[in-house]
Amino acid sequence: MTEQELLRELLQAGDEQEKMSEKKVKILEAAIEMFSEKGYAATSTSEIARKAGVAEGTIFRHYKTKKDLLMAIVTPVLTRVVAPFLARDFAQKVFEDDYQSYENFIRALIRNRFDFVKKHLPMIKIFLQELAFHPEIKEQYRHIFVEHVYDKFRKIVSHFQQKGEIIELPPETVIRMTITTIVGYLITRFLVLPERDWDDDVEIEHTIQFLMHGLSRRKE
Amino acid sequence: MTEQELLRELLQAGDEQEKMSEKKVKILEAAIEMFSEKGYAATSTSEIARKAGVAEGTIFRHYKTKKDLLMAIVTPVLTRVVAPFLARDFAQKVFEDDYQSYENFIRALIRNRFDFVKKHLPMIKIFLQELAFHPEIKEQYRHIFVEHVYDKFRKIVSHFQQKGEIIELPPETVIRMTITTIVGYLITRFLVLPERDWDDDVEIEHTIQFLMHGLSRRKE
Amino acid sequence: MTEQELLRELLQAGDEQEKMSEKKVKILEAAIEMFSEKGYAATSTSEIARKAGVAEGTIFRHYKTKKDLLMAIVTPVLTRVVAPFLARDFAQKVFEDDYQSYENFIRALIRNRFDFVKKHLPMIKIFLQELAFHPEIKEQYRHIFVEHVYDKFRKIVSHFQQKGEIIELPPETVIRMTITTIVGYLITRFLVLPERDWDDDVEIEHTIQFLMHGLSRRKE
Amino acid sequence: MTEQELLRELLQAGDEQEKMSEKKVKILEAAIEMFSEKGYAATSTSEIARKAGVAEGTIFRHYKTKKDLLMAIVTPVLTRVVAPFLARDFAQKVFEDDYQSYENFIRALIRNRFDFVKKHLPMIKIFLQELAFHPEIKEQYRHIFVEHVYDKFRKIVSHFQQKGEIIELPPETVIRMTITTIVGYLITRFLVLPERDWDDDVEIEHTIQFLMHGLSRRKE
DNA sequence: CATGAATGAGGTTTCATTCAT
DNA sequence: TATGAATGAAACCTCATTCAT
Repeated sequence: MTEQELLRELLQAGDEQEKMSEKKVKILEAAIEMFSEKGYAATSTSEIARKAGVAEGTIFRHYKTKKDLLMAIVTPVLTRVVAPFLARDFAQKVFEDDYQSYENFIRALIRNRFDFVKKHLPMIKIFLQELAFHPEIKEQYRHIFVEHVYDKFRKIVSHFQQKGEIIELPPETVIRMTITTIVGYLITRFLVLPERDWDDDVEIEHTIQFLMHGLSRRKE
Repeated sequence: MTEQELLRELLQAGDEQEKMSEKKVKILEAAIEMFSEKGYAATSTSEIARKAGVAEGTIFRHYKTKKDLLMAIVTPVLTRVVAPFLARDFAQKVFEDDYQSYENFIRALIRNRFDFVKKHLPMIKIFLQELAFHPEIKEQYRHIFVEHVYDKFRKIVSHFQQKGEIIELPPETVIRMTITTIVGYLITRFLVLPERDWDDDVEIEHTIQFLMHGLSRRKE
Repeated sequence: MTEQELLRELLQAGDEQEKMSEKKVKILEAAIEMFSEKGYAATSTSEIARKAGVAEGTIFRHYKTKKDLLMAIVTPVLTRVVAPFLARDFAQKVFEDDYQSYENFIRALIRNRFDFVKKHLPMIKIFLQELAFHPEIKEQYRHIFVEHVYDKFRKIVSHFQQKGEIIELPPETVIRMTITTIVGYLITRFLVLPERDWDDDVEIEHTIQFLMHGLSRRKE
Repeated sequence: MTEQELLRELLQAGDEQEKMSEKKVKILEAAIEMFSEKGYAATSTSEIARKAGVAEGTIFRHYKTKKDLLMAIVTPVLTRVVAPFLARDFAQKVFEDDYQSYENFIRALIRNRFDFVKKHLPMIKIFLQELAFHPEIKEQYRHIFVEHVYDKFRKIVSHFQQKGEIIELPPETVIRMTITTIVGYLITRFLVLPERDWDDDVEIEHTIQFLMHGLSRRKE
């Protein structure tokens, strides 16, 4: 499947964990859990140590500062959030008609991001929270977004605008609506009302229909 | 204007400030600024005192604990975020055809919420951040939403579904898409890319068109 | 007495303590005692707090950092060590024949410094120890010495060289021998062998004789 | 030369290094550099390990504790500082007229100690600093001084007093003045103003002249 | 012998809160 | 009501030392 290929083409980050010592992994897991539950600033290193089952000093052998520990969590998320766009031949595939329509492209994208959020929810929560308070994270993210995502996304939108499939609004507006709709769904699904009984296939399909109708070229 | 009437019918919160002593207001202002910049947990009471120009102890004369100070900021937001729906005769007006269409209703809503966010951005940032970490806030909000917003909103949606204006999806899905689209716009506008040069009238209109096309009843 | 006038013309530093709160004085006293006994780096702030009878946090209300506490001790010493030379009319007096000879000048100096060291030994120990490790202290001291002491001292030496009382060596060599002899005596007296039974009047007189013979113009 | 013979007759300490493993030497060198720069208490063993290029644990294979490492540096200095006096036949030589005068004896002594300080300055700095804080070091030193130096020195002084070369002050006063003058010169030369452009031969000769005049028998 | 991960006691500093003034 | 000195618990972090490899 194309979506799976996208994921495979992700970045490093995966193998890191394999090289990590057991304690380091425990620390990371504990930190992710605590940070996502109580927030970075409200979580103490002693709490993390306790939950990880290590001495407090051990944390600082692996991460020079508490902030470093945060960054070790957040930096991979930084890229993985926009991972599909980082694949080298990503845009190319779109243009080569791998997904004959914007709808199919969106479908692939939403399914892929759904799986990602489902799998990495705590890390993503931390990322979203701390984005607001750490200018370096924001800056790194902005850099990745502008450099690797926005351009490709704009070309894809233009492509389907030229094919007459979607409306001739400014690409950034189309991008905003697309992202907003997808992210809005995922946040509602996983953060706002996670306990509700969701029929994800149906809901995703409705979301795609909503988005596509919203963006389809108006017929006179 | 209807929208203004809505606002007037808001809750307390407004007059509170008039009864407040000058120092109390200063403290509140300082706390809002600091909490929204650095986050609740990362802001110290001594910082707030310094910024407010009062002694450290004075904060605790007015607010028993730091948490109380947070709640004093967040609680009004809680209701004001969904304020339009709290007006007693709100739904009634909709049904009495004050806004002949879902589109007009949405237009009034988005304009109203736009002004609100613009005016109270820092408080809203605090609210969104801390919602994640304080179950009481979440619970209060859920309560207000379920009690006062969801029901009315569902009735409004049903109303326009019966009038044939909007698509026959489950009302909660329609609500989600509506809210998601509006909130997505406001967040992009005020939090993600506030520094961009926005033509708000145009952008709002595009957003409404997107939403209405996305939700319009499909014609065979 | 001239020596007493010198002392009176000292700098500020004296009245500071009067304005200090009781706790601040206690902290300073405790810190001086501990630093001089165990050294700055080997003394913990918790030890100081215990000895001062205050909470550890109280130290940091009065001194932002442990280093600040050190500087609060060392900075006054910095000037007081060379205090006699800081009197505005000090050199003038020497030239106006207040002390008819280099010998009398030295006698006044050594007596004055003797009293000073006796009174402030712990602070002086701290000063001497930490001078070696804190470039800022060294730099401040060098500044004071070059600016206020060396020049005056050189003029005094030249004065008595011209009067034929002391030998025509380079002034800096004469200064070195004078200081070395005085400081060597004081260090032996108060640091190396403080417990010995000293007849200070006799020892001072011997030291002066030694110095004066060592520096007297050689007769052919 | 007699002075060289003295040195040869020193104690152990010299050959130690030959038996030492390469790593042990590196550790010692690193420790000497760091201790003399930042002080014993302010230097961490991990810093030493880094500078020595060994693992943290390796230090503790060679020295049971950090204190042991300090003692390994300081103990040799302890004896070497007063080394000339430790030669078995040292005093004997003086009396047998190897140095026809106190002046020549002092000249040999000051030259010898000059070379020693020049060569081992960092170790000597450490010794001087830590002397103040470690009673065992002070006690050991006092023991060596009283046992091996003071007695010999006193006899030498008496010898030249009887020969009429130097003044009839209490020997301990003469010793103090001699040591003070020599040490005062060396400290000024190597610690206080090391960066100045010294003409050591001239300065040493002036120092000797100063000392000899200061101590010479007064002529009526 | 050498390593370096792990420890836990203890270091400096911050913080929310109290209370005498 | 307002102050700000005082508190002591707890924050982050460092350190000397140990021990399995």
